[in-house]
Amino acid sequence: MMRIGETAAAAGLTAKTLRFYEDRGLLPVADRAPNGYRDYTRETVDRLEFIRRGRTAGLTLTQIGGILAVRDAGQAPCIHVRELLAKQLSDLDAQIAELTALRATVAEAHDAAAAGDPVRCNPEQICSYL
Amino acid sequence: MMRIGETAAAAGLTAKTLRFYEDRGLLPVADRAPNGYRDYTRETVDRLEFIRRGRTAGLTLTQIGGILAVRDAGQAPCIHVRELLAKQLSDLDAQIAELTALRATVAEAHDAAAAGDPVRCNPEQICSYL
DNA sequence: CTTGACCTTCCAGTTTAGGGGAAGGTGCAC
DNA sequence: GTGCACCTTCCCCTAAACTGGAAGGTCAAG
Repeated sequence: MMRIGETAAAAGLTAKTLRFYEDRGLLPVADRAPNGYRDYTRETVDRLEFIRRGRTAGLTLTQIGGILAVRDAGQAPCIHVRELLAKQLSDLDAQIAELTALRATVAEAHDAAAAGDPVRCNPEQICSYL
Repeated sequence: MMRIGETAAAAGLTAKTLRFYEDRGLLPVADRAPNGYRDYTRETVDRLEFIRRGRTAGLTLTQIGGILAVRDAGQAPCIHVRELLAKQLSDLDAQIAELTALRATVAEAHDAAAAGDPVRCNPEQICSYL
């Protein structure tokens, strides 16, 4: 009842993306209209919106696919979702910590460069600020 | 006087990486020994260490290549380095801000899931926590 | 004379989430 | 009958920084 472009637009995606998701197993293989066009329902839009929320939370398509597989197997995936969110939280904390440490390193180098002793700009070496 | 493996080891890299850097223009095309082996000097190790410091600061190979090109043209690249470091700082701040915002979103979803009203684990829907 | 550790080149693949575009079918309006 | 928007499959491309592996050359030791 819904063609691919309409469905994609309803979920804020492109037709290309829907075919890609089908390919990756995030969407079940679509039914076809007599003319060969993929045929979707409202449920697909819900599913796409779920995928989009997952992406917004920084989950990978593989992780989202895992959630959907649990749900497609007939189980409530909430426990699984909770675990994924917990892992995502700790991953984010680790990433933030890493970037913060990197920022401190870079800030130190930058401060040295900004305090710029021109003598240190020595053609004999590459750059003493780095 | 130094073969590729030795040079790579001295800089904490692999021979593959040195060939790759040569290919990308970060290392000048190497001299060759009579048998066709690449031949490096101490200077190469210094250059590789400079590249490594740049990577440690989160600079891309392209940015580092830019610094080296300035220096190879006979100029002191310190001003250029200072600019790159400033840009890197603001990029890092933006990234950290983005990840921090994402963390807040995920934490919210996770808290809702942890406070877990089991009724919300409804087979009719995908998962109300996401 | 062969083993083994080096070295050479070149080609291909890794990861993520799609995008670009060709060649061709469908279906409605003018 | 033709223009137009839409759909189909197919294959290649992107960024980043390498890594793996195949096929073959070099050289010192045993």
